[in-house]
Amino acid sequence: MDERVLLLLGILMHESLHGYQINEFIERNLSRVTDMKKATAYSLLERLAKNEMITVRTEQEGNRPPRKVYTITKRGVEEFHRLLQESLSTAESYQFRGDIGLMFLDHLPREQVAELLQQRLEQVKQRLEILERAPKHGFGQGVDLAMEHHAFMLRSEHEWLHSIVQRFQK
Amino acid sequence: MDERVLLLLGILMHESLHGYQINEFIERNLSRVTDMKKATAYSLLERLAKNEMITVRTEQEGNRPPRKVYTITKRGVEEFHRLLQESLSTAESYQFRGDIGLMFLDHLPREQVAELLQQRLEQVKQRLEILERAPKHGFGQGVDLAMEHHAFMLRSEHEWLHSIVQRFQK
DNA sequence: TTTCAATTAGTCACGCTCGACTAATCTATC
DNA sequence: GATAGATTAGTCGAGCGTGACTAATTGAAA
Repeated sequence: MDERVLLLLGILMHESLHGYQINEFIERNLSRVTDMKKATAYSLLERLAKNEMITVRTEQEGNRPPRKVYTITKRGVEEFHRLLQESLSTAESYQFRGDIGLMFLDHLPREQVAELLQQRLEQVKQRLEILERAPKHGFGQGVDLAMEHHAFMLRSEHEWLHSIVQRFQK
Repeated sequence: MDERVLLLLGILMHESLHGYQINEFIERNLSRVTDMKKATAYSLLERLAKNEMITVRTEQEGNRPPRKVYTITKRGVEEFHRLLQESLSTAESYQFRGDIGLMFLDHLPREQVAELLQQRLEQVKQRLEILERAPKHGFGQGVDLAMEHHAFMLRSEHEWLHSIVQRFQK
């Protein structure tokens, strides 16, 4: 949850936004990096406001329904820096998708394992292709680096799956 | 949450156990693979019982407080197989620890980024050393494979962090 | 000009998760 | 035989996360 707060504060470091914009940005650009949903973002924003990490100003444009514009405060900036340093420096609790399934593969015949993992391999390959074709965001060095990391890890996953599928095929 | 259910059913595929044993097993042996807490396991077991995936028998030994022994049912075995196949075959929503932090590293001076990532690198290295020294569990091929995967991915993370630290140091 | 879909901007109830707590027994030490 | 600490076996309240829902406006077609 700390990472989610870091994300929200990080977005607001750049500029003040209303809730809808924040969520749109996340959905459109950051689906690789987080799966936080709209309702979650709104409730975190509410909590951040209560803790005075951000301020809320209600704004109305024309006849549209009123929107809440969020702006990061001094305390918020401090918290952002704290969370950022924590995030960069700690390697707590690495867990990898699918390890639980792997643990139990003895319950399935070898060929089926090979087939299922092959399916997974295919999906990873597709994601990689999309990633490598995608243009740089241009949001800054950090965002590019995060994408690089993502791609690097996906490539590792691909390599591993490939070797395991081989092993189980014959 | 599906993976947590898979884990519980998978454990019960091997033998009937009471809640405490299940939790002890998870804490002692599976901390690398899941961070599910005791209370969560108990509540999932309750739900599984309600859905007739498992049966509960209350047992009393001597004067000790009564315990609930959980046994997987036919429906539970079917569900286990369904979840297992799903887990092995899908690559939905890969996300990697720390990517959110990386996105915002432009807010910090280069040397500090290098220093923070160096700390993370050190922790990854330690985990790897522990992992590589650890004896095989002997719970079967699947468990070993899951550990192999975990180590493989950690090694990739190590490699990546190393290259990035280099890049940011000079 | 009605009408249908898309966009904008959220809210709410419900289920999941877990830290903190309870309460009994056993084991060891004094 | 008293007390302290570890082990056994859970339960509970509160907070987090989200799918489903609401409700207004705008745009475009018919």
